[in-house]
Amino acid sequence: MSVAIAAGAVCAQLRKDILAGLFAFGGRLKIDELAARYATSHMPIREALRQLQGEGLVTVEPNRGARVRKVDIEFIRDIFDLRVALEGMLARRAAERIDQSQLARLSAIEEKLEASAARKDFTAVLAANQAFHAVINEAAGNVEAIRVLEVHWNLIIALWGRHGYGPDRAAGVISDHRQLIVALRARDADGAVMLASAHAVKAKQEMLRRFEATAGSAKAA
Amino acid sequence: MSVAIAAGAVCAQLRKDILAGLFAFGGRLKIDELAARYATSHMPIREALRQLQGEGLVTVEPNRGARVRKVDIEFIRDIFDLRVALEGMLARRAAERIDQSQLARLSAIEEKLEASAARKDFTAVLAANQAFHAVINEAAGNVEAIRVLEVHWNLIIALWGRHGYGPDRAAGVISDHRQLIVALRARDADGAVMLASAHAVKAKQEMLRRFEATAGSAKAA
DNA sequence: CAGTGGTCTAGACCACACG
DNA sequence: GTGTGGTCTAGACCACTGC
Repeated sequence: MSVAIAAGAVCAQLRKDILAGLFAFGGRLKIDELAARYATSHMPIREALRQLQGEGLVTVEPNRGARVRKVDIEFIRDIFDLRVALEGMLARRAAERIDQSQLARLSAIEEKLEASAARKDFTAVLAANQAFHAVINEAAGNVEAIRVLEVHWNLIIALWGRHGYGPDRAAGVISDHRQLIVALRARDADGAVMLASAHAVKAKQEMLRRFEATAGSAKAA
Repeated sequence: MSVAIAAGAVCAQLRKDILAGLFAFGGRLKIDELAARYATSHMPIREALRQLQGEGLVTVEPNRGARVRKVDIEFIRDIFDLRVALEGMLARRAAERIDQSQLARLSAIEEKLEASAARKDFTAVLAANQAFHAVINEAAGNVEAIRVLEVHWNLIIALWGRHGYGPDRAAGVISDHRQLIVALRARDADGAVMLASAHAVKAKQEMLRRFEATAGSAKAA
């Protein structure tokens, strides 16, 4: 046996399943159903739901049950504004603290990202993109901000997956990244802030455009 | 009877008790103990702890139990940097959207704050300060950012309570607030960002100074 | 190889929605 | 009412710690 800590495992798996689109945004999360799916009893499920509620991925109404967070256009605007603010701040700290090894990793990841883009493997591009930002966050070293941002990053990746992440978007990302690396290497904090913020603003605009285009088909199921 | 939803009540009360200093930062949270204190059984306590974990106030190690989040100088720097970034962003959105009624409430709160400061009632000043920022957040209307900020605000207030919030700090707050109101009224978004950010940076510096001064007496118990 | 304390299961209880 | 489904209690089980 020894699955060890059912609640933690359920939480991780459920988070993954929600982001993978297995449960629709705004959709009901029934305890019995989840208990059957994850082969456990009620309480570990409840714990997982509570934790995800704390993270903001799930909403729970007393005596009414849990739902996956509803995603509408205001929510998207909100989390992207949040991302713009946080990534600017993280870029500043990264510029002040980044070391050679991190710069090297950043360049390596960027090369992989560009190769994947050339291959039109946009799932790989998304993954490399996340890795790129993870290195910057690591260099910034603000654990608390990263904790906050992580939840939203995962959501944003899920949204790109649902609404399409194509060549046009990838091209913009690549030039932004290259310039950001230059700024970080030069320890140009103000430049890094501007570049990172602009990068996030572009992502926001792009996402809003796509979400509006796909509007109506908000159900994922 | 009918306490209705033990888990939710426990969560709220425990949060309050932690922030009130009833449990030391970094201190152990034993389930049996909490169950006795809040007159309930294990599971509602566990749920509350999970939710607070999601919010970042509590850390849980599998099979090792829960602790109140450790507060050290890096953590303080981190959450204040986060606050600087978020309040700047919120101030921009507030400048773009604030209405007359909100501006009026802002001025009213500020008058109360100044009166309390004159009376040297610094608990009231802290409360009014929170109300002031609450109106700005409401005007900004970024629910997600506010959700994130709220947890940290509560922590920050708790820290001011522990490390002293005195006349010198209050004086700076007052002039900052007045200028911020002017910028918001004029819909000067860039100005509001600068003022709000600088305001938060000052708070950060002040808090770091006090925390370092009180260092060593990190235990609250 | 106990003791402490965290984790899970099973099942009863109860709130709310519907016919 | 009846049914669905959320919530809680009691107690067994099990992982780690220290004698």
